[in-house]
Amino acid sequence: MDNFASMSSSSSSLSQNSHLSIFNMMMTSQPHDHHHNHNQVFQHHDQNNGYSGFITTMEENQNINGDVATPAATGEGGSLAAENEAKEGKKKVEKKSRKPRFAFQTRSQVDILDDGYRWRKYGQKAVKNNRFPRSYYRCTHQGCNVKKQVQRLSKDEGIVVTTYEGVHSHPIQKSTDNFDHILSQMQIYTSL
DNA sequence: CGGTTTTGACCTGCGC
DNA sequence: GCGCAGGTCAAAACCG
Repeated sequence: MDNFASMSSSSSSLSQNSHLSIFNMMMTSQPHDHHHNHNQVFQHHDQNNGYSGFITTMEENQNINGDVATPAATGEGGSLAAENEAKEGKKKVEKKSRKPRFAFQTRSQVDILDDGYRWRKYGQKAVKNNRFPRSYYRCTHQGCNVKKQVQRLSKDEGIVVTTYEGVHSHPIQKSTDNFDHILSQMQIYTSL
């Protein structure tokens, strides 16, 4: 079962990223699971030795997005927050669109998988039930609110789970090779 | 120097 | 109502 190691560890370099050659995708409709045990879902498909993955998609539930988006927006805006708060109060303002969220897991020694986008880390939190912290990243492209979080399973430290939230509205800056069109396909899935 | 990471505090939703 | 857990912010540190 260590066969996968050869392919996964290469992500250490920013220029290499195409090693996620294969991945399973499974769709689960779990809107906003605060189910702390979502890792159970992941282990569900360990049938392959090696690599990865699986994908979750979720439509925006007005509730979910509204609530989530509100605090985030206020936090970002700062001064804008006052406006928003004054106007919308605490209500769920249906923002422009849904925030599809999908995740996949990979076998990798490193947490950072280079997908061709530029990310800035904005937080790190320890997760209960997990000995490894979860890192929060945000796309640095202006106007791009795509976020992602990277988490490592305590059960298998070799598995890294990356969860994307939102879709990029700008091109990738790097070559990204085949991972590029893999991403594209994933976006298609989420838009359905 | 500018951008990014680090890290603790803060906020919010949820369960009890 | 309180406490917990997850998510975000922001100031300082860090690195090219």
